[in-house]
Amino acid sequence: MNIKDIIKEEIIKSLSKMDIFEAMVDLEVPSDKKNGHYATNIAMQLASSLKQNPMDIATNIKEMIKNDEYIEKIEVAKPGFLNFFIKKDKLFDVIEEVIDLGDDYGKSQMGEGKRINVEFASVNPTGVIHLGHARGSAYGDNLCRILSFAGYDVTSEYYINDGGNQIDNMGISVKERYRTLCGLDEHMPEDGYYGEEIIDVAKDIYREYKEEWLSKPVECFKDYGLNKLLTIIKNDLLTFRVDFDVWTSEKKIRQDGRIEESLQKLSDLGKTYTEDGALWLKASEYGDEKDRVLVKNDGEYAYITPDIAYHLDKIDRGYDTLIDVLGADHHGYVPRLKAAIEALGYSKDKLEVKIVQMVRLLRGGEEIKMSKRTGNVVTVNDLLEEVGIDAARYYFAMRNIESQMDFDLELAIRKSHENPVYYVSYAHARVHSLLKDNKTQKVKEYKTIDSEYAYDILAKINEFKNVVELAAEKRLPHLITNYVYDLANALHIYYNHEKILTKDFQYTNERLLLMTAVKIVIKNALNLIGVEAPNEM
RNA sequence: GUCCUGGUAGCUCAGCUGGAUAGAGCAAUGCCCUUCUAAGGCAUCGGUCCGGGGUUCGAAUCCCUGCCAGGACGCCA
Repeated sequence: MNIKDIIKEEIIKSLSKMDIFEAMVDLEVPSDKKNGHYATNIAMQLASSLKQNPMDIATNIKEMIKNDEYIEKIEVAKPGFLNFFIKKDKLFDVIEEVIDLGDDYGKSQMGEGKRINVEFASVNPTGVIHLGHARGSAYGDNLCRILSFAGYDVTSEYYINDGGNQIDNMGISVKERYRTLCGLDEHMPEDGYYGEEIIDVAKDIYREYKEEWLSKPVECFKDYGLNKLLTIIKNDLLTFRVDFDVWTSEKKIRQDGRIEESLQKLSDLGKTYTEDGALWLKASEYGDEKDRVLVKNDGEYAYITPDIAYHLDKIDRGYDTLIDVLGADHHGYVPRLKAAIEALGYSKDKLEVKIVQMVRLLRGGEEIKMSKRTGNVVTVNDLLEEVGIDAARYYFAMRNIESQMDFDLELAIRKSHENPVYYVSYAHARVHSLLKDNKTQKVKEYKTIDSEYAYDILAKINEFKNVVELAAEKRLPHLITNYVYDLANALHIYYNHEKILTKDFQYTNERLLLMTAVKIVIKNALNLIGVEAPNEM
C-alpha cells in the first residue's frame, strides 16, 4: 500500500468515528509544498451538511488521527484544508520498492483484468499514413500501453475498410495509372486517389507483368493495391512503434454473413422499418437526430451497416468496453453508432468514442491541406525522417487530444533539438552515466541525504502509480508526459545542486540508489508513451 | 441554422475535472562549467485565464449568454 492510500485510510477511519461514512475523500498533492505532501478539502466539503465551521471539522479530524509511523505532522490551514506532512524517512521506502519491482514499478491492479478493446488508426488502405493519422495512432497506442499497465486486459485492433466503394475507387485508380504506364489514355475518376503511392503500385504491376494485365478486371488491381498498401501501412505503423493484436477485415465481416446477422437481429428487435425502398434504423429513438438508412434503395449497404456488424462482432468477442479512436471529422457519426449499439440491446456506455482533434499542418506559417487525393501529403515517414521517432511520439503525447494542434514542419525541424523529449532523455542519460561504473548496496536507512531537492524527487516517484491510474481512468496519456517531465526536472535540479560521486561509500551509495530509482521510473513512464530512454546522448 | 471541440504570457501548450500566490517550454535579459553529461541549473521580464452574467466559503475549471477559430451535419465513405 502506498503512502497516499495509508493517509486516505486514516482519514476515512477518523470520519467513521464521527459517524460519517459516505464522504468522498480526495487527496491531492498541493502545488506548493509548504502545504504538505498531501492535502484534503474534506472538511470544507462536509461543512454545509454538518452545519459546522470547516476549521473546526478539520481540527476534529486532525485530533483523531494517530499515526506516528508515517505522519510527521498534520496542519489545519486557512479555509479548512488538512495538510499532511510525511515522515522523511518513510519517503525513502519507495526506493527499495522501485528497485525490487523494476519494469513493473507503477503497475496497478485498478483494471481488475477487465477486457477492453481499443480500435484506432484504421486508415483506409487507399493511401499511406499521414500526419493526421499519426496523432490518433500515437494516442491509441499510448492508451493501450497505459491501460494494460493499469491492470486491464487490452486488445489493440485495426479495422481494415476493405469492402466498400472507396476500395473499388482505389482499384480503378490503380488500373488507370497502369494504363498510362502502358502508353494508353488515362481516365482517372474525379473522386479517385491521386497519391504518389497509387502510381507506385501501378509501377510495381507494370514491372512484374508488363502489358499482360491490360485485359485484367479491376478486381485484380484492387487486390494487388490492397495488399501492397496495407503492407506499407503496417510497416509505417511498426516504424512508429505501433503494433496491433488484431486486424479485422471488413471484407471478412461481409463474407461471414455478419451484416445479415446484425440486420436480422435489429429487425427481430423491431428497430428497423422500410420506407422509400430503403431499410431504416430507428436511431432517433436513441438520441440520434434522425433515423438512418441501413440498406439503400439500390440494395447496397450504407456505410454504417458493415460498421454495426463489426461492432456487434467485437461485443460478441466478450469485451467489457469498446473504445473507438476517431478523427474529429467523424464526430457526427458517433450518435448513430451509439444508437445502433443501444438498439441491439446493449448499454450505450459499452462503446466509448475518443475524438482526436485535427492536426493543422503548416510549413513556415502556411497551411498545407492534407488530402490523400491531391498527393500533396506529409506522411509519417516524412515526419520521422525530419524530426525522429522519439521526438514525434513525445510531441503527440504532450497534448490533450481535445485541442486542435498546429504542426509547423519548419518549426518542428528547426526546433527538434529543443523538443522537451531531450530534456527527459538527458535526465535518463545523466543518471545512467553515474550508475554505469558504480555498484550499489542495499541500505536499511538513509542517513546522509537531507536535501529538499531529493525529497522532491521522492515525492514525485511516490506519485507515479497514482498518475498511471488517473491517466488510465480518464484516458489521458498526456498526464504521463507531464509527469515524466516533472520528474526529469526534479532530477536536473538535484543534479545541479548536489554532488553524487564521492570517495565516501555510504554517501555515494545512498545517492546512487536514489538515482537508480529515478532511472527506472523515467524509463517506465517513457515506455507508456512509446518513447525510448537512451543511456547516452 | 443545428451540433461537437477549442479560446490561458509575444509563440506552442499544461493546469490533476471546484482549491491555497494561474504554471512549463520557446523567445528576451543577467549569472553558474579547474568538480559526476551546460541538450543542464539559478534569477529577472512577461497575464483582463475571449467578453458579460450566475452558482458558493472558494471559479481558468460548473451553468447561462455573446463573440472568435476549427470541424460535422448525405440513401458519400
